[in-house]
Amino acid sequence: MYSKNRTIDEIRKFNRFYTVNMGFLSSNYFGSDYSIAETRILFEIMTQGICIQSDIVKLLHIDKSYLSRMISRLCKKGLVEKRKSKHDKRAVEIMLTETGKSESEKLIALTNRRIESQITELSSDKCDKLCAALCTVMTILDKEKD
Amino acid sequence: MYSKNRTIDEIRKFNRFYTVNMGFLSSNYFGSDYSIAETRILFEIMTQGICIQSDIVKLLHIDKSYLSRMISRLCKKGLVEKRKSKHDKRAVEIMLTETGKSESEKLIALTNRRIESQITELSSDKCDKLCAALCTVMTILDKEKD
DNA sequence: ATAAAAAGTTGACAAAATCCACTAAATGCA
DNA sequence: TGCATTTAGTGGATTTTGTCAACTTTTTAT
Repeated sequence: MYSKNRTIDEIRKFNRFYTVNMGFLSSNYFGSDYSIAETRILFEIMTQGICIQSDIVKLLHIDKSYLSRMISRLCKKGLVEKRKSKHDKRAVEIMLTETGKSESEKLIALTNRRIESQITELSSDKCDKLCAALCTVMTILDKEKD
Repeated sequence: MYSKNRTIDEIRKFNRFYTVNMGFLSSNYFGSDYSIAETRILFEIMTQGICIQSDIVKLLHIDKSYLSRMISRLCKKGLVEKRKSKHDKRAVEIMLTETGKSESEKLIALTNRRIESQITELSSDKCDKLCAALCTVMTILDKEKD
């Protein structure tokens, strides 16, 4: 089918463009003290509020042992707190500490500045078009919609 | 400025969506024997034909020593061939071997199937909209345009 | 002519990620 | 109710990935 193949090519082209453009290939998340994965984990915990590790595993599709270690590390750094779940004694509830919250905020601010520097010269018209396009992509590709 | 901040938020949201959706976070490029980086390198050499390492470094923004080792590895696997450049005696020309070409083709076919499985249920109308949106994003964000 | 820059290689590491086996608790089901 | 299966998490061992700096050789620029 023609449009399918064209779409696949377009997605591959986009992936190539986007991984380089956003710097996902060289993965030191630009100067910040946190890796992409750490950043994502912090962000997810922040938006979830209180959650358990397997929530994050499902959300981010990462290895559970990897996450376990990551969480321990974030605990040691004082950004995350663990406690036994009452409902499920296997599970460990995790949440951000106050330090964790403020660090996450800083981290977000940092990425914001980085992104801002990539779009400084865009007119507000182009910004609107970009937002609309990104939104379209997400809506069309989102699996968990219905 | 309002539209800038909204745009930044939208890009961040998109990044979160896209890294998970495309599986860039758990980086074993889905069953294939090659990592994302290797895949990208093979693809670039294929599209460049004959090139030198620093071309790839510039294209993908990766560390030159990392690439150097990567290339050596791909040579050992028989996918890439090196030879001294005539014009520039510092440089090493690199190109795909026949095996390298066919492996790259297979690799592309594999990613294509993976992507296809993500868009099977899309109508051709949605495909068109998706392509247009991706294209818009690239056009607006592309730095090396002018 | 000579200093600076560019291409690539190598060593030494550090960080990231995976695989596997294991414990303990919860769930399914017959 | 009892037993098998699944789920949540941990820790060991290892591999893969990526970084940094030092060094050689060649080219470029002034």
